[in-house]
Amino acid sequence: MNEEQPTTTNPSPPVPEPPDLAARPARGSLPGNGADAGPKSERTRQRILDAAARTFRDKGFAGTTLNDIAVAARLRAGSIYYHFDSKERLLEEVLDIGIARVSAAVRRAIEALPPETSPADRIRTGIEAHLRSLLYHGEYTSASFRIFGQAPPDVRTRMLSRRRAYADDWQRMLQDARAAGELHPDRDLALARMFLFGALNWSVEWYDPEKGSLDDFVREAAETFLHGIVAPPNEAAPVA
Amino acid sequence: MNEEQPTTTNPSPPVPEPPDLAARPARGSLPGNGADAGPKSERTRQRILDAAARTFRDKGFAGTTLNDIAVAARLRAGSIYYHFDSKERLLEEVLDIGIARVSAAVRRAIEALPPETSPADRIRTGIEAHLRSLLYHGEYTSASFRIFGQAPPDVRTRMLSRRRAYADDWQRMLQDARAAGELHPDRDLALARMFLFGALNWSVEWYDPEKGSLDDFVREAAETFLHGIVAPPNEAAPVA
DNA sequence: GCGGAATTCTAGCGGGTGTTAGAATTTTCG
DNA sequence: CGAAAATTCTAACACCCGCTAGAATTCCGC
Repeated sequence: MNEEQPTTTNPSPPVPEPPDLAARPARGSLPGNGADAGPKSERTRQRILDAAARTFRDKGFAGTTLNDIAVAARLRAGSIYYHFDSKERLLEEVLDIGIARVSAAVRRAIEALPPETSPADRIRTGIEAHLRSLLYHGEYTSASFRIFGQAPPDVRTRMLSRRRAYADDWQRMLQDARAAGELHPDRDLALARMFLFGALNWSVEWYDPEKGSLDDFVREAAETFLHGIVAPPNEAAPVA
Repeated sequence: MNEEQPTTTNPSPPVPEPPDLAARPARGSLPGNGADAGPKSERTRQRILDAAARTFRDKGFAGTTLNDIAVAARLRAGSIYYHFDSKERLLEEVLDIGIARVSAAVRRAIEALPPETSPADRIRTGIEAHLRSLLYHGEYTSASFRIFGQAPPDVRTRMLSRRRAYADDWQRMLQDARAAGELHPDRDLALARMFLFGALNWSVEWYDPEKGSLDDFVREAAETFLHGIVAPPNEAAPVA
């Protein structure tokens, strides 16, 4: 009945256009200078992306105007279309860069550990790396996690595989730790992972770098997730 | 210059109009029936609020059109203005109802406990109540937590006191538990509270009631937060 | 059923949206 | 320098936004 037809913003899509994001070969075939893929106006592209990430994060997707982005990137709104096909595609690329960076940061941090590191310590390191990449100069990362829920459905579904891959990395870490007997056998690890994501990503909404060092913060986060808040039963009770 | 003047939606506010939300005495003075405050078209008001909560939650604030809400509430967009002063005020009321409900649910659940209940068990009960009110028919509650970050600045600041009051309730519970020696003395309770909120509220984005009972879910959430995921050192290791 | 109040609708205003075509400008390089 | 390509801007389009005035309708006690 009143089924909330999604008010499709697309009255007549003239071309199906396979959404191929990874391949972005060039705009006009660049001249023969070769090697580093046209440093020409690639910097403008970056400026637009940076501005988009910041503005999307601050005002949300629907709340952001192409003119907002243009002003922040120091050009006119129409010029954005020379570098990006649409506002949606711009969002898509920002989101993509965001998860890619967090994912890479975590992977890098864990691979840098000595091989004999225990699975629980790997988790601790992963938590700290995730938080760092979110909170320290994390325009793309924080944007990616803050506005993912506001993305149009097709963008969201296209983005889901990347996010799932990152989630799987974590799932594997957790399972490894359990297999090593380091985790409580009763915990539901899929649930625990979602709780962890929620707790960590929410920090972009409230974390204040002036209220304490980032190092202390990420350490405390990992500790809280791993051991909870309840006092261990075998230590001496601090009061009474 | 390009200072990003916030595009004030108010080009010329004709009346200062103190934003007094709690007092909403009536539209036209209702006839002499007195007691229950005009059940007349109060139901229409409710229908609009319900529609707004759902739509705001699903599409965000800027992403929601007054027409979206009107369609969901089965009337025309202009008619909304008979019941609400503006889109912002509509949002404000939805957010307000949301926190009020969660807050009331948690308070009620804890007051129903036997007085000898330990502080840690109070926390457990609070977590479960918070989650329940969020996930079970929680159009307002989930909307409130999902789109608070998208609210215009003045709405946000006006809403902050209520949210702070709720946060203080939790802070008190946590401090009581620590004073009773039930919490780990090293944990930063303010941080822990934020992590808790993040973990719980994020569940509205992914929780699927078909994948397991709500009872199990809320129990597991409380357990994870209280004790973490790491196996307790003094229990027998399950493997090896 | 009448009359006046309560509620809803219609039609539109002013403005801002994403997007595009084409002109104007800048860059690049022989 | 000069021409061709790359990049940006201008101006507009079609549309939708929040919001309002006033007409049309519904409600409800008499």
